[in-house]
Amino acid sequence: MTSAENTSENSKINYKETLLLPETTFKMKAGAATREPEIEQFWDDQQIYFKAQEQRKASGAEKFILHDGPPYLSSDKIHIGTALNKILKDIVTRYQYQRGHYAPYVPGYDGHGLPIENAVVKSIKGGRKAISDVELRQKCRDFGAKNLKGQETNFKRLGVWGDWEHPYITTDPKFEATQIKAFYEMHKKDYVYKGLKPVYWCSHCETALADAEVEYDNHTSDSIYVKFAIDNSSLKPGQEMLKDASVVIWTTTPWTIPANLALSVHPEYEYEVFEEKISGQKYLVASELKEQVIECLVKELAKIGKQLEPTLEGASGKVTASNEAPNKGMKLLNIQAAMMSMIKPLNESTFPTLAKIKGKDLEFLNAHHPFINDRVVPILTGRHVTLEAGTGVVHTAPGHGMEDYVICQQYDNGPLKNNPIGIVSPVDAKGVFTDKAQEPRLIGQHYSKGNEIVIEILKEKGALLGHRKIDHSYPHCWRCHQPVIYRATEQWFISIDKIRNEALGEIKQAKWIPERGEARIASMVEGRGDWCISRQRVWGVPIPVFYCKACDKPLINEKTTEDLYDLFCKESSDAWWAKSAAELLSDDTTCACGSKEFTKETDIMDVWFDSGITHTAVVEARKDELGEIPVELYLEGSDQHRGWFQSSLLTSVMLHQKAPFKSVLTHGFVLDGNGRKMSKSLGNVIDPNKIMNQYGADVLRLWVASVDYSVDVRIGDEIIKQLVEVYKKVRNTMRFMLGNLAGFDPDSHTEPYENLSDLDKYTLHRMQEVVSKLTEAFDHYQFHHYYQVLQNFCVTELSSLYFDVAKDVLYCDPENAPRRRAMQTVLYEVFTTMLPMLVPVAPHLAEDIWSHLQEEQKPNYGFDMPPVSITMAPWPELNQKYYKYDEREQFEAILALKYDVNRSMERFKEISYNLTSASDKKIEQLTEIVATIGAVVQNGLEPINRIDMNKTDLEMLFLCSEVNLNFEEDLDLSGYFGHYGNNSLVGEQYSIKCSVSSYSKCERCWNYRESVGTFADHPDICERCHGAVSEMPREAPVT
RNA sequence: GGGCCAUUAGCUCAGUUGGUUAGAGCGCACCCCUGAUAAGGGUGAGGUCCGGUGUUCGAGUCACCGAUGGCCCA
Repeated sequence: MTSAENTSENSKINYKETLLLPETTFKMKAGAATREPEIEQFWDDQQIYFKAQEQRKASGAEKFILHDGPPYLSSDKIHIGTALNKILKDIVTRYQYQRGHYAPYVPGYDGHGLPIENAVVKSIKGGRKAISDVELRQKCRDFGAKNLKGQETNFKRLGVWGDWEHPYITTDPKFEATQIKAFYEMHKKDYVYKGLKPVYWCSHCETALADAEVEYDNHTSDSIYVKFAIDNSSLKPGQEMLKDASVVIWTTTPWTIPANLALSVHPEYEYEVFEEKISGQKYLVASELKEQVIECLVKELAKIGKQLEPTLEGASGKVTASNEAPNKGMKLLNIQAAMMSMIKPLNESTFPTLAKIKGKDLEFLNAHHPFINDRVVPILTGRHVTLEAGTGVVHTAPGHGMEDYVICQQYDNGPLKNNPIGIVSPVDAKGVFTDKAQEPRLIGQHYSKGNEIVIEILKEKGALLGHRKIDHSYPHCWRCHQPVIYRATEQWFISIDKIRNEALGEIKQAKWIPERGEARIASMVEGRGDWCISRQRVWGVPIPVFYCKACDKPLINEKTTEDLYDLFCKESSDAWWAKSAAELLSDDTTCACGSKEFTKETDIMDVWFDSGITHTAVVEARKDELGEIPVELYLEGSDQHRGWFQSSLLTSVMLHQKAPFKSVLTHGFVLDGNGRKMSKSLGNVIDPNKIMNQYGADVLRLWVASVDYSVDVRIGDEIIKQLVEVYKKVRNTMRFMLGNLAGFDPDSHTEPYENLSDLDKYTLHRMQEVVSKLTEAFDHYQFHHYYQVLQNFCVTELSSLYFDVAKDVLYCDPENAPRRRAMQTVLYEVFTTMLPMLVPVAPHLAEDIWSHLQEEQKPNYGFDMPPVSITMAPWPELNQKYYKYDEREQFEAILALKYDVNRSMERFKEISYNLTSASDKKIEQLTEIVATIGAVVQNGLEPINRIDMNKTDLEMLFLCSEVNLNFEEDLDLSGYFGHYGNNSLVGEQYSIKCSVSSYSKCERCWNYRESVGTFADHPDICERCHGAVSEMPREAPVT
C-alpha cells in the first residue's frame, strides 16, 4: 500500500453513516411460537371479532353466513384434516367480512353418540353395569365438555375468528329440546315410521352392535348347497327348459334358511340348467360355478350312493369305496384324487348342459322353500351377487343379512310394492328360535344349534346337495368375542321416498364447489334407502315416543312434545332417563284404549340426525345473529356428501321444504408427503400443533392456501420447508417496505402520480393487477391461485425488480429528493394495499406488521381513524388510476432489454473472473460495467429506436455504470463480450456490448460515475451523493 | 367388488375451443454481494405431461383399457 493511499484511508469518511438505510422494529425472525399467541390475546382482549361484526351488522351490511359443521368431540385434540377445514372456513369468513359482509362464524360441536359413549364405558371401573344410565350420560357430557375445551384451544390457536364465547353444541339442552320438536314435526308429516331392519346382534350380550363394535375373527361354519325347486307355474313362455329344475344356493349360515324369503341372481351373469344323469335331476347355477357345484355333487353322490362304485373302479382301476387300505387318510385322499380325475368326463357326459339363460331373465320366477310348506320365494336380481364362491344364486333372508335386506327393500318399494317380500326374523334377543321359524324342531332352540337341525331337515327333504365345514373370517362381538348375527329388529325410519324428488330439486338449486359434488350427492340421494334413525344406546337424544302398557300403541302428539320441550330446555334430555313415563307425561294422558299407563321408547336418535338439524336448532334458533336458511355456505370434507350435507338437506326439506344452504364447498383429505393416508401404524401422522409450535399457525394457514383443496392434499416435511420459505419471503418483503418507509409522512411526502417514474407507475399497475387477481381467486374460492400470485409478486415484481432498483435511490438520494419520495409513495401504496390482503391467510403476520407501522403512517382504511386491528380493515378496491397504465407494453420491452443486458453483464463478469492476465481487470460489481446497445442492420431492416427513457433512468434500471444507445451503426463486437437479442422495441436484432467503466467508484453509492473526483470537499463521491451529503445538517461523521 | 376423484419439473401450481420448442415461483447447483444480512441479487440444470391403445394432419388436452393413490359404499 502506498503512503498516499494510506493517508486517504485514514481520513476516509464513513459514508455509510450518511445513507438512509431501512429502519424498523419489525424483526426478520418471526418467533411465531410466542408472538402469535400474544397477537391472539390482543384480538381477544380487544374483542376484535365482535367489534368487526357488530359494525357490519349495525351498518346493515349484506350477510354471508358460513354455517359450521360440528366436529365430533371424541378427542381433545384436532387432527390435520380438521385444521384444514377450520382454516378454509376462516379464510372464507375473514375475506367475506373484508368485502363488506356481515359474516359471523359460530363454531359448533357434535357431542352425542357411540364413540363417546364407548370411550366413557371403557373408563368405568366395574364395567357398564356398575353405573346407571343417568350417571353414564353425565360422564359422557363431562367427557365431551373436556374435549370441547381442548379442541377450542386448538382452533383459536389456528387464528380462527368467531363467536368462541357462544359456540353451539348438540348436547345443549335447548338443542336437544329443539331436536325432539323436529322429530315430532316429521312424525306429524308422516315421514317417520317403525319397521324391521337387520342389525348386528350379540345374543350373548343381548344387545345390538354398531358396525364399529364388531371385530372380525376366524370361525368354522357349516357350508351347504341347497336346492330350491322352481315353481313351474311361474315359468314364462319359452322357459320350458326350466321346468322341474332346482335352483341351487350355497350358504354358510344354514340356520337362516327358515328366514329365506327370496333368491338373488346377478342380472348380467350367465346361468345354465344341467342334468345329473344318474338321478335325472335338473339344476340351475351360474355357468362359471357349474364345475364347483358338480364337484360337490360327485362327492355327495359318492357318499350317499353306491351307484358310482363301478364308475370309480373304472376310473382308477384300484380304488374302491370299501375300507381296504390300511391308512384311512391316505385312502380318502386317493378317492378324492380319483373323483377329481372324473369330474371332467362326468361334466361332459353325466352332467350335460340343457340350456343357458341370463340372470335378468330369471327375475320374478318363483321357487319353493325347501321345507316350509306354502312358502314360495321370488328370484330377484342384484349386483351384490358374486362368483367368488357358491353357485351364483344367493340365499336371501332379509331378516339376517344386510345385503339381503337392502335388495328386498328395493323390490318392496318398487316392483313388488303390491306383494312385498317383507322380513322374517324368527330369532329372539337371546338368539332362540321363535314360532315364526314355522318348524317345530327349531322353535325354542338356540340359533347355534339351528345349523345341525336345518341340515337334518334338508337331508330328509332331499334338498341338501352338499355339506362341509369351512374356516372363514366372521364378525364377533368386541366385548364377549362370541360370534354375532344379523337380526332384524324394530327400528325407527325416515321415509326418503316422500321427499326424494324435492331433495333432488334442491340439490340442483344449490351451487356445488367443485361442481362434481352435485352429481355425487344426487346419485346418493337417488339411490339411498330409508334412513334408520334409531340406535340402541344411551348417549343421545331419545326418540320421544311413549307406548301404552295395555295395547302397545305408540303415543306422541303436540302436547307430549311441548311438555318434553319445556322439560328438556330446563333439564336436558337427561330427564328422559331420570324420570318415569308417568312423570314425563301430564296426569290426564290417556290412550285410546283407555289405559293411563305408559312406557318410554328406549332408543335414541342417530347422531346424524342431531347434526342434521343444526339449520333449525342453531341457525333458526339464533335468527338475530345468523338470519334464516338457506345460509350462504356449508364447507366440509368430501365425505360429508353422505354425511352432514345429506342429513342436513333431507331434514331441512322435510321441515322447511328447502335446502339449508345456497352453496356447498367440499375439500379433499389430507395425505402425507407421498400421497398416502396418514395412520398411526405407518407413523406418518402430521400433528398440526407440532407445526404451529415450530413454525406458527400462519405457516399452516399458508399451506391451506397453497394447495388445491378440491382434491386430496398432501403435507410433509419438504412441503412445510417450502412454506416456511415463502412465509419468510412475504415477511421480508413487507419488512423491507416497512423499513424504507421510515421518515415517510404519507400526508406531506406523497408525490402526485404524474411525478412518478415509469418503473413506479408500472409497479403500481402490477400491484393493482394483483388486487384484481387475488380478488378473483377469493371470489372463486381458489386459494391456491392467491398463493401463487402473491408469491410471484413478492419475488419477481418487488424483491427482484422494484426493490433491487429502488435501493440505490432510497438509500443514497437526499431524503426529500422527489424521486425518492416518489418511490416511498409507491412503497406506501403497495404496503398498505398488500397488508389487508394478507389477513385472510396470515392474520397473525398481518397484525404483527401493522403493530410495527408508525401510528402516523397508519391509513384509516375507510374508518374515522386507523383500525385497532388490521383484521378489521376492508379488502382493497381496485384502484383504476393505478391500474390503468397504457405504457405497459413499452415498459415491459424495456424490462426485457434490462434482463438481456443483465444477462450479458453477468457473463461478462464471469469471463473477467476467469482471466489469467494480471493486466486485465476483474469485475466485482455490475455497476462497473458499461453497456452499449446497438441495432444490427441486417437484411435491410431498419433499426427502430423507441426507447423513451433518459440515460440516467436506464442506468438506474439496468444497475450498471453507464448505458449507451447506439442505433446508428452496426456494432463491432470483436474484442468485447457481446450478446445478440430479439426485442420488438429495439429492433429485430440488437447487440449488447459490455466494457469496463473508466470512471471511479463513488465511495458512497458504489456506482462508477463520471462525476467522481470532481468535488474538492468530497473527492471520493459522485455528484448525486455530493448533493446528498451537503444537504445533511451536520458534517458526516469521520471514522 | 361397485361408484366418484386424482396423477404435468424434487415441491406447490398454470396450461383457453386439440395447434410452434409444455410454463411460473420455490427448491437445487454454481456465482456475486455483505448497505433487507439467520437477508438480497444473478446464471443454470431439471419434464417418457402415470402407462398403453385408439381417434386426428396434429393429443398434456378427446375416447377406451390398465397402474398407483384417495373418498364413499359393499
